[in-house]
Amino acid sequence: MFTLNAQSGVPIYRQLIEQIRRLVASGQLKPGDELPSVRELALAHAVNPMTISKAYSLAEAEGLLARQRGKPMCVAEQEHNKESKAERLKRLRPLVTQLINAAQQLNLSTQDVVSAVSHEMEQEND
Amino acid sequence: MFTLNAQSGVPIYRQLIEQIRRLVASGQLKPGDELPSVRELALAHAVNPMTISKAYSLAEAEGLLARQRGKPMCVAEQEHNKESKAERLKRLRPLVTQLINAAQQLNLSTQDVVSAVSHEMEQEND
Amino acid sequence: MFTLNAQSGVPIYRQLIEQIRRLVASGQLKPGDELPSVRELALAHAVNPMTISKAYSLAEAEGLLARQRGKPMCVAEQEHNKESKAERLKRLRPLVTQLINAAQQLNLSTQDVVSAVSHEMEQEND
Amino acid sequence: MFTLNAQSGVPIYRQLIEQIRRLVASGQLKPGDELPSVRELALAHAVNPMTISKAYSLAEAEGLLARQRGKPMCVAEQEHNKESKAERLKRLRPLVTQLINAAQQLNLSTQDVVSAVSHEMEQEND
DNA sequence: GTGGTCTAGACCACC
DNA sequence: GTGGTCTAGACCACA
Repeated sequence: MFTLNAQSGVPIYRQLIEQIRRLVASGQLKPGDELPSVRELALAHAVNPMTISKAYSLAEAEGLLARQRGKPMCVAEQEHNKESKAERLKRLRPLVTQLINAAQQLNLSTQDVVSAVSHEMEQEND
Repeated sequence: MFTLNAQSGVPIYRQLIEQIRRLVASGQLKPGDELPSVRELALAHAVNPMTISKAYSLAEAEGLLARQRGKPMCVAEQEHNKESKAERLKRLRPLVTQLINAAQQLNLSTQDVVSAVSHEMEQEND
Repeated sequence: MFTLNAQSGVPIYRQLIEQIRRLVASGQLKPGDELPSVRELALAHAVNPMTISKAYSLAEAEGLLARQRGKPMCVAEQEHNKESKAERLKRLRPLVTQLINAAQQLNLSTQDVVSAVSHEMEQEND
Repeated sequence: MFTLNAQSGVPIYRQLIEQIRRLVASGQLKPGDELPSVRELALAHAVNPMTISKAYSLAEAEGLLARQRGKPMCVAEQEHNKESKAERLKRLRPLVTQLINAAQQLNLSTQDVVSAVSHEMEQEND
């Protein structure tokens, strides 16, 4: 469900929040859906539970998640949880920009990048 | 020449090293080429000179750059500086993967991503 | 554990790295052994923590030390950490050469130097 | 005559001054003796002439050397230029201490060090 | 002018 | 508690 990378330099809890935002924005996490427990997620990704807990707490402060006593956290019931395609594309842009910057520094053409992306996506969809 | 983003979570000096690696790999920086001075780069990106200096030093430790006393650092004269297209595509992969993960979490299709990428690249090339 | 000399002209962080190399080479620091914390060492030697940190980071880049999140750095589990006596004598050579150069410039005889060295070592071993 | 090492971390001009001090202390440079010209020395050691010049100037300020218009610098005529053996041994001590510290960190015995030193000195004397 | 080293002190991420 | 990153600013070595 989540992809955490300890080497990337980006704090783990931020990676987690960002991914929760995306799943909520796309409707893959709907209001009321339960998230994995802190312990479960920590174990699965070999990460300290406090790190997961911090991400959940910040996501709660942001109005993304809601705490339910004695039960796992769930997606908050709120306005415009699910976003339009345009909004979701906007969320993707920073990553696109980053990719393109790298491609230019690597002297790769649009064609190279597009084929790398589409090829990789096909694989993932298997 | 370089794109530094203080918000990205990735340390600035690491962003810089990574971009130097790419420019060397693509031959856009050739052995002997001089890099911008520490102060110049620091000023241009509103960053502390030590941060730039740290990146340069680590790039030197890595064999990427060479120090010339009293002169700006330059690209090291060394083995396979310039890399094949395959190698450069390999360097791009982590970013592609990251993009695709995000796209899937945002429930965007291959077509959405590819068109976002190619559209953005066209703009950059203007 | 370490002998740092701010007056020697050799940067402190380099002195530290060199001494770590020696202790690892001789097996006095074994893989897994923890090093003093940055703050502790900085305090003990009246040096800025960043200076120690820089040494540790470079030693890590060199594969000598390993980082453990939230815990002190430790000696890396790696290839030929411990070195043969011949290798260790090779590490000593630059210092021997330096000493001998000085001795010759001071017009001191082999006997003078040898007795100075052995006398000093006896004292240290007390 | 001089041994300069650009890698050692110790500033070149300091290395030079220290070596002049030693040669004067041992009487290998006597009052009135001329030193190599700045240009000559700079060329021989592939060093910037200003660096040599700085060393000479500081040695002059220290009363070690004297400038003679239009001629190379020479050793100053002064009190106790030449030093007793005890004094010269004292100048050697820091290097001895440094060597011994390294030897202990390398887990080498007095015997190892002494034999390395005497062996090396024999070679030099050939 | 260049880069290098160090300091003092702030804030962050993770255990 | 650990190390990591960054800043602002000083001083040094070298061309």
